[in-house]
Amino acid sequence: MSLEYAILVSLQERAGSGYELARRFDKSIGYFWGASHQQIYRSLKRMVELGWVSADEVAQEKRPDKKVYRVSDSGTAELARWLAEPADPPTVRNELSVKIRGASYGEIEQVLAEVRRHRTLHAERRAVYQAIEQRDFPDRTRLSGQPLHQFLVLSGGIRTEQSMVDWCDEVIAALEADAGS
Amino acid sequence: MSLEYAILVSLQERAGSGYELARRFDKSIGYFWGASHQQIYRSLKRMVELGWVSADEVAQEKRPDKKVYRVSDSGTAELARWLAEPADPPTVRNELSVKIRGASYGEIEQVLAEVRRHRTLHAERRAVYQAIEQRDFPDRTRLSGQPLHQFLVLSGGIRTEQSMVDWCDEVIAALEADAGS
DNA sequence: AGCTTCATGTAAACTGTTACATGATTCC
DNA sequence: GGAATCATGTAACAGTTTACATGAAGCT
Repeated sequence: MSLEYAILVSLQERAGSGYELARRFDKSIGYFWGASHQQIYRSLKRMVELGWVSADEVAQEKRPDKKVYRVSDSGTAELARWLAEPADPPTVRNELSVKIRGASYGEIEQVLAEVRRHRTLHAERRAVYQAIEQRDFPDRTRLSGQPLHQFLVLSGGIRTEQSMVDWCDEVIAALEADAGS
Repeated sequence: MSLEYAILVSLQERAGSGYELARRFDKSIGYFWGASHQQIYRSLKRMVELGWVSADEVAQEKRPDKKVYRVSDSGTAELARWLAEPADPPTVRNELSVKIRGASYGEIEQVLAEVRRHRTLHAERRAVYQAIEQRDFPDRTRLSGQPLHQFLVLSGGIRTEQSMVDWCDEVIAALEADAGS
């Protein structure tokens, strides 16, 4: 159900169409909650039924019509209720770890190649987040309220990616040394 | 489908019953792949149908009968095939981040309380992993092969939890300072 | 002529969670 | 007498992924 709440937060920041929301989930919101356009359209439908959002049909020139969604009073209340509710961290599920743990039942070189590939992917994501940090929060000492919250989430993303890069480096070094001896 | 492969790795290390596997997913394997007993029984059934594992019925005294599963040749081959296959990192989905990003639409104190609770949970997990590290890998410099791979996965778990603890500390300090000003 | 962007959806397959269900033994 | 452990499953529901589906405008 969390996708609904991620959408509520995003629509609370700015009203928008399903398509626009899907774009946001490819970018800014994507670094803490990923979702495809199919999921978003389905969730919006449910949220309209629940009365959490209202949809205004907007006709556009030279573009297809779009429905602009905004959060209703009941949606605002529901978001506040959910924010106060505790939720445990999700179950750990790391496919790369399964492959490393099982490396001796396959070709270690191929697992190593996969770890190197992940190292690159995580370093790229970290670079993207750091670019956003530099662009949007140049003076991070005097942040307050909503911009502070946005910064803190971004900082978590950078920490997570950095931690993955460090771990991949440790794994690569250890497997290379083990293969060479 | 990854659960099947996590089970193959675990059964490759040692044959066992569904119940025993569920215990392992509560402990050692649990720190990189979580699964409930329901999922495990369902997967084992599928894996028998696929011919990846075979089940031997074992009668026990003063205990219910159990089925001991072991990996077949076809399962061994399938695991090796999967290990060589690339797989992208999973979609990021961090519920706590959604709550922090949306904090200004609810009671910040309650979100802060939730961050503090998560800080404790992650620190506890980290302590559990570090205890396993001290117990099972006292001399981590001379590890090789399977024990090395096990150590590297454990090290990833410690890094992840440490990174979450650090992030929670950053968030707590920032939100406290912002509330106090 | 073909690719990208805008714009919205449906449907099937797969994966994961929660609740229900049973029954014996062992420990306190 | 009651809780925990051993041992195995089914069923309903919720959520996610992948594939299919349509159609116009603008750019190269």
